[in-house]
Amino acid sequence: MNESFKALSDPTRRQILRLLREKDRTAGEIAEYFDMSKPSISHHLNALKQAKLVIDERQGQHIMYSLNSTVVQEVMGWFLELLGTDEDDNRDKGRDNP
Amino acid sequence: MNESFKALSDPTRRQILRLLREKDRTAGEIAEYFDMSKPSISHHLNALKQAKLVIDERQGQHIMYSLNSTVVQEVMGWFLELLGTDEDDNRDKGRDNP
DNA sequence: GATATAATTAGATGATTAACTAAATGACTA
DNA sequence: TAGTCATTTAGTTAATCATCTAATTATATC
Repeated sequence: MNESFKALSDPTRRQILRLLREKDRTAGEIAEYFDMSKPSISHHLNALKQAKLVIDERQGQHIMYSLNSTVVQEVMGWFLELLGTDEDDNRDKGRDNP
Repeated sequence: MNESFKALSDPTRRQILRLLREKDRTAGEIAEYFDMSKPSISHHLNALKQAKLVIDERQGQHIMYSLNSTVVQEVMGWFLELLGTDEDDNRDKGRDNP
């Protein structure tokens, strides 16, 4: 979970996620959208992959990246909790402060 | 928005948000929950404040911190967009899977 | 005013990170 | 198998970041 948030903290990586939301793309296609070297994009893709926010699959010469909606949903679950939109509301019943 | 994600990328800061979700707390109260110097906590609180994720208000000698749900919701909006749970769905007519 | 408490700001340091170039790997095609 | 395209890995560098201690600001009380 920490890795997910770390991955999301970079604007380039968030832009990559938005690109992948439209459709699956290869590393090369993704790199075209940025004014940055391909190795740098590869590094960002790896960060997203470590965080399980994207899935990669080799297709012959290319490597296809796609969004992993499951994990995105998990991260969103954290936010929902933060807003009290969850079962979470009965957790501070017996709670007293230190 | 970038600042919000940066702020969320640190586990200490996310923990602080969870503490504030329960109730408003002073900087000192928050610091008690962590094995970390008060200046460090102050630094984290400032990051959250810059990101507008929390609001601070002086109450006499203390400074009270509280969660800014509005901005948390904005960030969540970003996620919803990413999952296509939004009005966003008429933007990519030619998509192939549901 | 003097002093105590709450919290922040300043300045320093070690760790992490994002970016680059150059080199390596993997896979297709002649 | 040589050549080429796609992508990643290695190694480096500069910037950012989390943390600390020490000093400062702000408020309350005596």
